[in-house]
Amino acid sequence: MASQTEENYLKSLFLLADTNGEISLSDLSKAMEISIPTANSMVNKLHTKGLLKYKKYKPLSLTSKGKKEAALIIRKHRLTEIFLVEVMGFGWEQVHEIAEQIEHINSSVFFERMDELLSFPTIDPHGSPIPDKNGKIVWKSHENLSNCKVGQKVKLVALSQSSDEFLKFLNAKNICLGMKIEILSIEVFDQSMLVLCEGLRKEHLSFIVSEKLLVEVL
Amino acid sequence: MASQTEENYLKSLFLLADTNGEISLSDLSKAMEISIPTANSMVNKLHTKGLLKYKKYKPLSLTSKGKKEAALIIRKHRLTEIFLVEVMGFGWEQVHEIAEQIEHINSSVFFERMDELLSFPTIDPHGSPIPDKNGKIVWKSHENLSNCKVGQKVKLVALSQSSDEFLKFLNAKNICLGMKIEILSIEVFDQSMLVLCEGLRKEHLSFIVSEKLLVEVL
DNA sequence: ATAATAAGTTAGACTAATCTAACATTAGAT
DNA sequence: ATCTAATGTTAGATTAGTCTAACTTATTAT
Repeated sequence: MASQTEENYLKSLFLLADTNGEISLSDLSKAMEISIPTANSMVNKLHTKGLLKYKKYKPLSLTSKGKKEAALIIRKHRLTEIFLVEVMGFGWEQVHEIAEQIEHINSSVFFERMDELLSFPTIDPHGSPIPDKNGKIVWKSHENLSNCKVGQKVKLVALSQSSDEFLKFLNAKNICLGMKIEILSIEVFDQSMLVLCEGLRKEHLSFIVSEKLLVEVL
Repeated sequence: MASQTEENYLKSLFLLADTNGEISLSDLSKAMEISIPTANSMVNKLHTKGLLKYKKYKPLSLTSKGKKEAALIIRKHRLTEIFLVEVMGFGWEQVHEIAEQIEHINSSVFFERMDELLSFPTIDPHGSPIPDKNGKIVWKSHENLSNCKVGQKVKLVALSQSSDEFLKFLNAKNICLGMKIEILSIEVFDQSMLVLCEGLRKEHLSFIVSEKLLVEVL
């Protein structure tokens, strides 16, 4: 059984690989907020355990065993997040920190019961996919709102970033997943958008915001 | 903030003191399943932190600060147990192991939300009292069923022991907290009892069992 | 092409939590 | 009262996870 620390490294490696494919040691050390030598020694350990492909001075990548372990931790994290929102009534900006701890709970019945109570959800409160019991993830490729054209009607389905500040910003603007949005106009100068939310409210969204909103074109 | 390990020692010390008043090092090491020298070094640490009263070769006792910290961990444990039973649908024999891990989650909102969802419970699924937010416990002194007399009608309110095996035994006999019991007869030879459960079923209870059942005389 | 910079590795030290072996103190039995 | 057995303490080693400092390899810019 991997220690809590090892689990955090695996998760980090998985999420880094997700965007980059290959992972550098310095990226890992930044993501984990630890020194490079510490990351290096953990890399050696994970390699010895057969969880990580590694050659000296070469970029890192998880083995399929490593990927599976990582995905199962992420599964626990995301299941927890949705449980916290749906069952316990937390806001989507409150759940990350708690899930960061509960993901390390060692109890299959606990997470199976959660899964069942939530009717086997496939996405978390931020629109990220929940890996299945075998660690398989179904990746849906979503469109960035920032790539959409004037006149398009879209549905907000996920976020490409879920920092506390961003979630609070969306809360303040009453923007949530599932919401239908129509693009009224796009400012050429800064690519900011004027959008119509759910056919009622008009909102201005800067490029910084629209590029973090993932949508499904209707 | 106390480490998870320290929290486990505090909890153990609290529960040992509960029965004995003063605690010996060897009791602590048995309860924690660690060597005596390891217990000794942790005792020194907790003493340095002002959580434990300690003089060389003398018995141990928690300071009021130590008692409060311990009670708050036990609060998290027992709240979790009742949450697991009431909200998640686990059996009372399944919850200890999970609560043993969740009690270390560091998040006041999480446990406050639990408390609220459960309408501020005061006893856990095994009848043990839940310390309040300040670490105060209201101790109700219950009667042992084994001390009751023939003809008495009592209500089962708590267990003095909650091992897995005992809980499964009670499940098999359909005995649960809140149940009303009438004592029909007591065998002089082995003090086993014949009781009437909820006015319907007759059950034989050995002394081993009846001394672990805590009741309120009606 | 090579020097400078970035990235990665090795060595050595530290802390927390654990152990065993050796030693010290206390308490109980006669 | 004192010796033995039980209990507690100290010393020293180990493992996991962390660090800094010193060194090595790879990459990039001119």
